[in-house]
Amino acid sequence: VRFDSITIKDIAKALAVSKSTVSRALQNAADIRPETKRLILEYAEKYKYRPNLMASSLKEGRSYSIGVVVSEIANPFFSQVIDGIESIAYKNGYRVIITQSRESPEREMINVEHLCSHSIDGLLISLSSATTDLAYLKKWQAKGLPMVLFDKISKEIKTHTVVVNNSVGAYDATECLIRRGYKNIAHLTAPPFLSITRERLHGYKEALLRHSLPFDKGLVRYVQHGENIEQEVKDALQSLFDQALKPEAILCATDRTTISCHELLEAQKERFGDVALAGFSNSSLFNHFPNNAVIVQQPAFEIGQRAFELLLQLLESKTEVEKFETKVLAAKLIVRN
Amino acid sequence: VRFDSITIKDIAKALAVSKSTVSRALQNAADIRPETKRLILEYAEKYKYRPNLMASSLKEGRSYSIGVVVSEIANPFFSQVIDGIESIAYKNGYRVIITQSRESPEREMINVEHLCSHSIDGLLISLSSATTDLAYLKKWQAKGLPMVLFDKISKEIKTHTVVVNNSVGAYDATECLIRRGYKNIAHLTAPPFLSITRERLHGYKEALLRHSLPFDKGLVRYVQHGENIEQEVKDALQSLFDQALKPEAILCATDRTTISCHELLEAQKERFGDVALAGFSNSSLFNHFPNNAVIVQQPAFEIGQRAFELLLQLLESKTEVEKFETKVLAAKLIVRN
DNA sequence: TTGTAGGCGTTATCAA
DNA sequence: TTGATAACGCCTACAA
Repeated sequence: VRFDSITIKDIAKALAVSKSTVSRALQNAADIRPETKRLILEYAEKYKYRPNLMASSLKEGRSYSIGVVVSEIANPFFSQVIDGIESIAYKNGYRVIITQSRESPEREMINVEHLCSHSIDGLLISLSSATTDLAYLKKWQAKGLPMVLFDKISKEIKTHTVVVNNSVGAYDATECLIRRGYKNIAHLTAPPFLSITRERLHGYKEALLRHSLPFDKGLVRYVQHGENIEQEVKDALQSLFDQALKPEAILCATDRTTISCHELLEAQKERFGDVALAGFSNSSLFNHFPNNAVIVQQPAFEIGQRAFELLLQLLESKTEVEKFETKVLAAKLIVRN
Repeated sequence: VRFDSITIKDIAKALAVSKSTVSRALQNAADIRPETKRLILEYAEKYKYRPNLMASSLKEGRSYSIGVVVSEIANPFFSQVIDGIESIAYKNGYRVIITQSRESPEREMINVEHLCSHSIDGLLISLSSATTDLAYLKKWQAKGLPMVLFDKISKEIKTHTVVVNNSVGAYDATECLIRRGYKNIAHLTAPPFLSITRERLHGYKEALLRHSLPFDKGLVRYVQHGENIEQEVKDALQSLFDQALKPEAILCATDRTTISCHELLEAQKERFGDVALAGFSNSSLFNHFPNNAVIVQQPAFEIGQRAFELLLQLLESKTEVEKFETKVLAAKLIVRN
C-alpha cells in the first residue's frame, strides 16, 4: 500500500484527540463519551477510513487469513471445495489465499513456505499426488501451524482430516456395473501410495468379492497423473485392451482419468468397442458422458466447509489440541436412466 | 501467526549483536564483517528464520501482493488467466490473492474493499457482467490504487487494459459459418452494455455485411448470465426457434452460452434439428462438441501475463502514469475437419 | 472519559 | 563495521 489512505493518526490529529481515543471509538469500546465517538465515526466514514490490517495483524499476532493448497483450481472438484471453504471463512472474518501445487511436491512446498512467511493463521491442504516427503509440513506443524488435510491426505500428519468414503463410493459404482451384467471390470487409478488409491481399490475389490467375481491384478492400472496424463491414460487403455480378455467396463478412480478415459473411448470406438464407464468425477462434463455411465460425485462444497470448520476449531482452541477428528463424507452415485 | 517463529531480535540476543547488524546480514548488505555475517546466516539457517513479511510490508508501505477479481475460478477461461498471472507474478516476487465475484456487483465490491484493506499493492479485475456502477472502483483508483482491467472492461475507468480482439474473433467465426453455406445465423450474447457484447456483435454484423447477408435483430438474443443461466439460454433458444425462420447456425458470445447451447441442442435434437454451433469458449469441453463446431478460443494465459506486466509497470513507475495502454490480443479460431 | 507510552518485527538513518 | 533510535499503523495497560 503505497497509496494514500487515512490512518488513526490522521483522524486523531484532525479531531484533536489522541490516537487511543480514535482507536477506542472505532472498536465500539464502552469507555468513551458518545459525543466523541460520534464525531470520530463520522469523520472516519466521511474520509473512508480503512484499518490497515497488516498493522493490526502484526500487533495481534494473527492475520485472519488462511492458506489453501490444492493441485489445480481449474479442477472442478477443487473449485467446489474452495467455494465451500470461502462460504464459511468469510462469515467468520477470515480471508482465503489460494495456491496451486500442480501435483508437484516442490511447488507444494514452496507454496506452503510462502504462505507461512506471509503469516497465515492456518492451512488447508490436499497433498499433491507425488508428495512423499512430508518433513516440511511436519516442520511447520511442529512450529505450531494449525492445519487440516482433506482429499489427498497422509496418515503421517497427525491432525484433523476430511475425506469422502472412497471405499464405499468405489464399491457402489463397481456393484452397479456388476448388476448390469459386466464381469470383466478394469480399474484405472492413481499412484499406489496414496490413500485414495488404496481405498478406492479396496471398494472395487470388495464389490467383486461380494459378487463372487475374481480379482485380477492384470485389470488394474496405476496412472501417475503427471504432466502428460492423457498419454498415460492412453497407454494404460492400450495395455488393457492388448490383453486376451478385454475389459467390458472400466472404473476410473479420479476425475482426470474418468474424463480422459471417456474421451479416448469415444474417439476410438472401433478399437475399444462398447465399454461401460464408471468413475469418480465432479465435472459437469458428465452430462456428455454416455447415458449408461456411472459417476461417483464427491460432496466437494461440503468437504470445504467441514475442513474450514475443523481448522477454525484449531485456531480458536485455547489449549493444545490432542485428539484429532476425521470427517468421512459419503460420495453420491449418479446413474441416469 | 500465533505460532512461534524466530525473529531478528531473537537472533540478535542469541549472538549478542544488535538487531540492525542481523538485519544487515540477512539483507546481504555490503558494510558488514564477513565473519559476523556468516555467524548470523548460520544461526538463521539453523533455526529456520523466516522474515515476517507483514512487518516488512508495514515498514515498506507495500505488501508485494496483488488482488485478482474474476467472476468464477471454475470457469476455464479464468483459471487459465490466473495461471498466466501467477506465472509472472511469482517470478517478480509478488503473490496473488484470488477472489470471485460470481457475477454479482455486490460481491465484486466487497471483494475489492476486502483486498484493499488487506493492503494489496495493485488490482487485476474482470468486471462482473452485471456491474454498472463503477463509483467504488473509481474511489480506490482516486486513492491511488493501481489497477489493470482485463476481459470485461469499462471505458469509464482510465487505466491499462487487456482484451482480445473480440470483433475479429466473432467475425472469423461467423464468416466460417457463412462459407459453409449457412445464411440464417443467430447470435446469443451477453448483456448489451458490456464492451465484449458490443464488440462481438459488431464482428458478427460485419461478417454478415461483407457476405451480403442481411442483419436481422430478431436473430440476436441477450442473455443476462445470472444465477440461472441455463434457463436463460433455454428460453432464448426457444424464442429463436419459435420464429418462422429458424436459425441454421448459432454464434454464442460467451463460454457459458456456448456450453449451455451445445447441451440443449444435443439434448433436443428433434426439436432444434441439425444446427451448426460456433462460440467463444476456453473449455476443454469443446472436444465433445460436434465435429463441425467452430470455437473461438481466447489466449487466456497470455491475457493474464500481459495484465500482470502492465500492473507491474504501474507499480514500479516512479511518476504518475498518465498514458494508458490497451493490449489487444488475437483470439484463435478452432475448426476441426 | 481521555491521554501517554510501549511494543508487534522490520528497515533506515545517523552516530559511534 | 556496528549500534542506538525512530518509524510504519494499530492496540492496550496504565496513568491522569
